[in-house]
Amino acid sequence: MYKNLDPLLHSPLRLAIVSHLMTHTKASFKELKQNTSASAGNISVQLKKLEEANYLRIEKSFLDNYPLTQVSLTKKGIKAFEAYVETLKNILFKNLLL
Amino acid sequence: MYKNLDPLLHSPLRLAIVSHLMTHTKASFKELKQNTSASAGNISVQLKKLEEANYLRIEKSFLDNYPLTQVSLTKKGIKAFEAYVETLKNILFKNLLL
DNA sequence: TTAATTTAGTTTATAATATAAACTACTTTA
DNA sequence: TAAAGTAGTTTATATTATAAACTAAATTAA
Repeated sequence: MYKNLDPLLHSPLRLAIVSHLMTHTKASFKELKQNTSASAGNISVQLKKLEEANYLRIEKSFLDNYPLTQVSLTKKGIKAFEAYVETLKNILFKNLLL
Repeated sequence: MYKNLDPLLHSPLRLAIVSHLMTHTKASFKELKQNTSASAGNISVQLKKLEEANYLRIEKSFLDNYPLTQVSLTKKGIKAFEAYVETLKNILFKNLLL
């Protein structure tokens, strides 16, 4: 059902971020910026939302004097992503054989 | 790229409607209401948006004295759906083998 | 026969959202 | 020491998704 599409994941940028994290266990802010081509502001906001929902954790440190923000999915985030994909497939391909 | 996700299709209800129409060439308002479990108001609004974009056509008639609204995808709508699914797969499964 | 209910929608109001622009803070280079 | 670059955060805005309220006609029940 379309209402089961987790709104936290059903946002283009958040979906791109979480998808990336599914295969890149720990990614830096910079890496996400390069991978998604989104603006830093947008990424910052979306990371915060995902963190508030406990879909990911954010670790802040320094590398070569510069701030380094690293991000990784929590178990909750991984489960949410998997459920999202299942729901999506049900909507898209309910009857359609792909 | 996440920005390629056609916003007209990247709405839960509109996606459900268009997906349904991919396999049910011509569907009535009632059928869409039953299939999606969405409110009539919401469906009405989303159909109008999809029609304005020429993703579908709306035919109004009467059946057994009651208004009958029938809906079907245009070629443009079909192409848009197919492109949407491709973009989505790129985002979700870029590296992931499903 | 008229009042209540049902069918089939449309219009309107609102709260949430996605996004970019503007900003902060610090570092490096010229 | 001024300008430019790095790595972000905060704020403002325009869009949107949705449900609630409404319209209009048909059917059923009293």
